[in-house]
Amino acid sequence: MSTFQRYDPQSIEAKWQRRWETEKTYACAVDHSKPKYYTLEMFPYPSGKLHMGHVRNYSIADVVARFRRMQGYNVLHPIGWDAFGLPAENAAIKRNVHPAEWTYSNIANMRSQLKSLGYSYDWDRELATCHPKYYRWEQEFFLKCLEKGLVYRKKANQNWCPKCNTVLANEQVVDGCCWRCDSPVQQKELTQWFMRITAYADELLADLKKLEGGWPDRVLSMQRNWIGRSEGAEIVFPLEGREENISVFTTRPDTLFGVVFMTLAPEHPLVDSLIKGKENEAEIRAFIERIRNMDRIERQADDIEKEGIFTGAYCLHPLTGRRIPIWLGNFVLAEYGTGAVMAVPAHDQRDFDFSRKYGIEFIPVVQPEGEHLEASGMDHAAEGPGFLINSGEFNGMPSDKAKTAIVEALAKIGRGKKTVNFRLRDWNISRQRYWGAPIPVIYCEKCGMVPVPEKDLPVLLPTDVQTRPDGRSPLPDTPSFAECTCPCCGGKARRETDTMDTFVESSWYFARYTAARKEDGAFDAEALKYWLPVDQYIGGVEHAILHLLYARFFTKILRDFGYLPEDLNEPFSNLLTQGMVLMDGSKMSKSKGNVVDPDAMIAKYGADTVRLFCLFAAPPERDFDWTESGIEGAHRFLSRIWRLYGDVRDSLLPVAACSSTAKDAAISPLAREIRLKEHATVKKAGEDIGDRYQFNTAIAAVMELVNALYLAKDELAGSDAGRKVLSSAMCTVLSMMSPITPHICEELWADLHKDGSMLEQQPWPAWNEDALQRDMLTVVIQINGKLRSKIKVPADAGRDMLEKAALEDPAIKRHLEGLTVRKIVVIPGKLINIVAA
RNA sequence: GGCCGGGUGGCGGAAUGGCAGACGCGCCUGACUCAAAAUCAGGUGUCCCUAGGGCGUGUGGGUUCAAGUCCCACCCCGGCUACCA
Repeated sequence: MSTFQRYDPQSIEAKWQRRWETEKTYACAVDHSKPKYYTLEMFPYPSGKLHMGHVRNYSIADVVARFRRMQGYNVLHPIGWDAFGLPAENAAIKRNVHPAEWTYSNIANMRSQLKSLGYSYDWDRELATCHPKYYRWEQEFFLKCLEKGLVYRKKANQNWCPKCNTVLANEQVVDGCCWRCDSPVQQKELTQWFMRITAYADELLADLKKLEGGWPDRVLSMQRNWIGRSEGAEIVFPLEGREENISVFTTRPDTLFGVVFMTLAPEHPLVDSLIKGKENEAEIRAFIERIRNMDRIERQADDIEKEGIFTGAYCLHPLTGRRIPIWLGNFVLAEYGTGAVMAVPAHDQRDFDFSRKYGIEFIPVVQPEGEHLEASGMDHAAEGPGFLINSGEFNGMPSDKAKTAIVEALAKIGRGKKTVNFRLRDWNISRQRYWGAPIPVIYCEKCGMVPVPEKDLPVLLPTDVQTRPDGRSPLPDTPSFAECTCPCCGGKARRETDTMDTFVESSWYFARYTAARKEDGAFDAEALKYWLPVDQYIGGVEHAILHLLYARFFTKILRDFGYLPEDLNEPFSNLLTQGMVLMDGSKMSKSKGNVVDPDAMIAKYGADTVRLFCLFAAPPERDFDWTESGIEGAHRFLSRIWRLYGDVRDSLLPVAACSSTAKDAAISPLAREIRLKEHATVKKAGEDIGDRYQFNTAIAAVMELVNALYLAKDELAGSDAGRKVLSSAMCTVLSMMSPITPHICEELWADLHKDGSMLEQQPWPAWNEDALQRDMLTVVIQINGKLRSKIKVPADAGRDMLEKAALEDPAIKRHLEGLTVRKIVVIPGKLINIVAA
């Protein structure tokens, strides 16, 4: 009976964490003699404490980091804090502390939580985006963008959240409501700073192709939808009796001859002059007023009734000169395309419905093959392809060809051209809040808007200000900040008091990690070239559009400015979007009271158990339910490894993993079986962790090996040859588990290998082909694809021998009675299928 | 409406065209124990129930010697986007 101590995670975990910290075990540096691997998790918002979602995210990333190190890669695995932003500011206001104080104390707390989970970060690269040494570079990028015209100021209707007292980017409006607080978003006319992300729309879309295979299809599709490219034409309709024109965007230029009216958004800039002096002007203005007053959600609802009103004005068909009445419609959006739509009721369901309602005559112009369309007989629009009719010289042309031909004809007379339209809008980065990076510009009474000279960076966010209970920014009323002198003329001037959207900080942090302490520049060229791109990025799918689109955009602009390597087009080669940790089928939240606190779980079971359960419960992409019995199961498995080790400790030799190979002296059948399982498990676990990111099946495979060792341990411990096999298998178990549960593995390894060698310096075990060979194999016999029997045959049995053995099998004979064998399919080493009738 | 993902035991989930349900949870049986817990060993899709067999991966077809897996049509669930012109 062994006297080995019992498994006490708390003491061994603290011991190893201390050692990793004092020895800086996971610090890394550029090393051209090794291949690099950059693994990164989406950095946390310092909200107070970690939740299980963080733990799952970072546990996945840590397995990747530790596994790649064992494979011989030079691994960069950094961590930092997405530290600016509204939630921290609001939380601080509520507690009546300064946002900086709140943020830094949260960071301190969460940092120690991360350390208690044993994650293998290079802590020397830790960064916080609210630190001036970080946002200084962001201000420099902003100035560069200003110089290149990639950032501009515009007065326009903006998404305004009345509760948060700030504007929101389009990406931050969800179903018409604020993504943070769910208040309905209002439209407010403001002058704001925008980043010209639309200038990169084409590249952002095209480069998604490069990410196929590395990124989940779901995320690629979400980005494609968001960018929303549609090909078509811009067509110009001259106004009757006036100099101006109305432009429309259409994807169906082939239906041009079927245009019977024009529909404008009520907000269209020409509307005012079109209706002026018309007999029912008052009625039209009332209509416009009514539509304008509907809020965004109401107006974009599915079931809203299509409504319109005739303006009394006409435009002219660009090819035929026919008079086309101009209507206003509540369904036309001012922000999309040109805010004007050419209406073709015969081939667009929306226009069809509209024309029915208002009794507008129409004509079909695209006839589907084999049909004969008449306007009078149509009960819905014919939106499919066909051949042109009622279209002058284009009659008979197939519709796809006609698209090009008609646009060409229009182009010749300057009334149309092929164009591409995007749904993507420029990114509003101004925030009317305090806790963010200041926008480095100054407004001078004489010189106008003046960029802050680079030598004056950073523009420091003042920390000696008092936040306000309503959340409004104190910056405009802080003279020491807002009042300044003009860098050009030295006269009186005011600073910009808007701050930048926090998504700007998170758009480039991955690059800063490569030389996080550099003070004379944002990046270090050599480090960038060596480390980027990120090989594996891991985070929640909720960032599929916002953060991941912005970070891709920033990579492209910083590349074009020369900050990032010119061949770096995409920041993240591979993306893993981990699922949520649920409780009783729904998301953990304080209001529902179904939150599991990581600290409590670590205290109860240890960090290794928490990590193990997060990885074993489900494949990483899928959501899973946190269950007490599940985490107990994970803990039971670690205890089982510990007990197995204790049981055989006195028989173990301090060997390397996979040290027992087929070349060893003759060993018992059981020992051979164990050795085979050991090597097969290394092969499977390596593929599951390294190629497929299926940690759950890798763990399951190790469990099988441990189960087999339990059954075999006593017999193996009884002979020298058996002890070698047992020792090798035990060490292999520790090696394979060490990326997942590093503390317990390191502890047992150290107990066995008294030479001071550390498991994390050991390579990932190498399986051996010879050890996988068997003498006898079990082959499945099917009749007509149904399993009927199994036979044991020599591994090198040939086709003829297998066929013969199969036909002689008693069970097979019985099933074949009265049947004629037609064909026998033999897959050597696996299966025999007898086709009989 | 468009695009994307997914439907497998009581539950979480395995299965790279080749034994469906690995591994874990739960449950059942046995060992140990005065007893319980812990642990160890074994069992656990379903129906007929004896060997053994029938049926089983949302539905209906197809390809194949062989389909959870590939193809076609459909149903249901989830996500993104949407009067997008």
